[in-house]
Amino acid sequence: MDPKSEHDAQSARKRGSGVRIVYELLRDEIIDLSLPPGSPIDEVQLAERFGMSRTPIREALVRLAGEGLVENLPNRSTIVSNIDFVNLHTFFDAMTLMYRVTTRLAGQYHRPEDLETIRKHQARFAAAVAAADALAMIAANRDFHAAVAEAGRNPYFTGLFLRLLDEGRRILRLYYQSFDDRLPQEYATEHDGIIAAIAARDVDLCDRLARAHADQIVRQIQAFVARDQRQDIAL
Amino acid sequence: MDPKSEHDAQSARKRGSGVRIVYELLRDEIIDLSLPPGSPIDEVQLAERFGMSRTPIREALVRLAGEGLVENLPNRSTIVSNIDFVNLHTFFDAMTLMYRVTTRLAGQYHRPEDLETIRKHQARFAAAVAAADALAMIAANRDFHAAVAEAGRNPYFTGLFLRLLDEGRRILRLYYQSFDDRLPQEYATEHDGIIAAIAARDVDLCDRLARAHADQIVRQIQAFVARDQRQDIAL
DNA sequence: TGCATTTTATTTGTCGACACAAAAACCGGA
DNA sequence: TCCGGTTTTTGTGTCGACAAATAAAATGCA
Repeated sequence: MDPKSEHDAQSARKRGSGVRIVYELLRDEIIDLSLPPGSPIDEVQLAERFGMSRTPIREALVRLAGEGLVENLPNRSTIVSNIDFVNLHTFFDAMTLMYRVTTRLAGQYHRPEDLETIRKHQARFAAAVAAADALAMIAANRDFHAAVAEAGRNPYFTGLFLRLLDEGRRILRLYYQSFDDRLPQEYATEHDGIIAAIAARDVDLCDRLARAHADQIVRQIQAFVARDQRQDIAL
Repeated sequence: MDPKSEHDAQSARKRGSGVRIVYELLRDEIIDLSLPPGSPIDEVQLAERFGMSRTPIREALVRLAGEGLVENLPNRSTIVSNIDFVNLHTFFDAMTLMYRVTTRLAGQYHRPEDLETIRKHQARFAAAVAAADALAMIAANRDFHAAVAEAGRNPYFTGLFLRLLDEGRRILRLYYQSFDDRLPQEYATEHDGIIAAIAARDVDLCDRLARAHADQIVRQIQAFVARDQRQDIAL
């Protein structure tokens, strides 16, 4: 894409929308690793790229820092947060608990229209699996679970879970890059089971399925990390 | 205090420290209700009060908005977030779970030095209870549980828990204002039990005690809310 | 050449000013 | 008095510029 197009597209823009645009774009680029962990973020460069002053850029960066996607070195450039492989188990713990809690609450508090939304995302997910499109699958998986969490109607849990899901996307992204996009079919059928459990309002079943789903994902990532470390040693 | 003193104190100040000062002060004022929910926050007024430009003020406000302590009405002044009494149960759910999880993890992962810190905060808490100082008690209670969470060493849980504890301080503050600072002695002994369970690394006991502690607090706040609503109806 | 020190360059943190949007005040007619 | 539209006021969103701090380059000395 012409680097100037973004500039021109922004030249006539509603007051207050600039921050959101920059925030969302940086966020996406961090999550899909087009901005790799540790890479520095230059404010003036971004300002030129978007055709705006540094002020809204800085505000977007402050927001991203608040979510932990970006780290601010005082008087020095802010950098994309690193993935902490050493303390990955804390991530797994939090992820597993949030999977369980949000699914349980969805079983308790969901309304009919929630199921529609959830099923829509599951359809997108199944399509991505069928097409062997790892990236679309990762994104749809995130949206599926985000929709489940929304149906649970607890903003505190949803907030943390969304953060974890996004952080998980960065890790999964890494995972599927190095494993040549081998896609585990189990995910799709597991999702169907979760939907059925939510629809039946069977809270205990929701909990068990969510836990199994989380364990499945955690095991796969752990296998990846272990393999990756072995390769490091081999070098 | 002389309104000019803050200005003067800041007039020679290290680059980059301004945001932190404003952030922490606003945060404290929001939590202890000296800035009541719904009250507007004027940027120029704050800028004059602190003797700095609006830029660092705005950055502090963006951070506070990220933590949900403040709400940003586009093109209109940002206001202190309201306490949502209707969905208070979602807060209780999250609070209870975080009490349990962080205490469990503290039982699992704490180191000897963690216990020292925890006991120090508990001493402060006991002193506040003895002195019938509700405000000091609320603050020490928060620090006690924050220290327990730190000992659990899961930043995701700790992050959410700290947010909940601060939000809880706002609610508790309201509670003790209207109940003439009647202090439940149970809290102090409950804390001692939790410390013992952590030190013994008895995870199940940690869970049970944390749950009981959370239930205790939730019941008290619920009683307060119920009573408050009855008064509203009476009017 | 190798190291310590000074100088330059780069990038952030802060400022004051202006443009814009929404709310509040105003006003004239019924 | 009340109501619709107009003007003023208030306070945010954005900008360009400058100052401070750090890193990189250059310089001097042994």
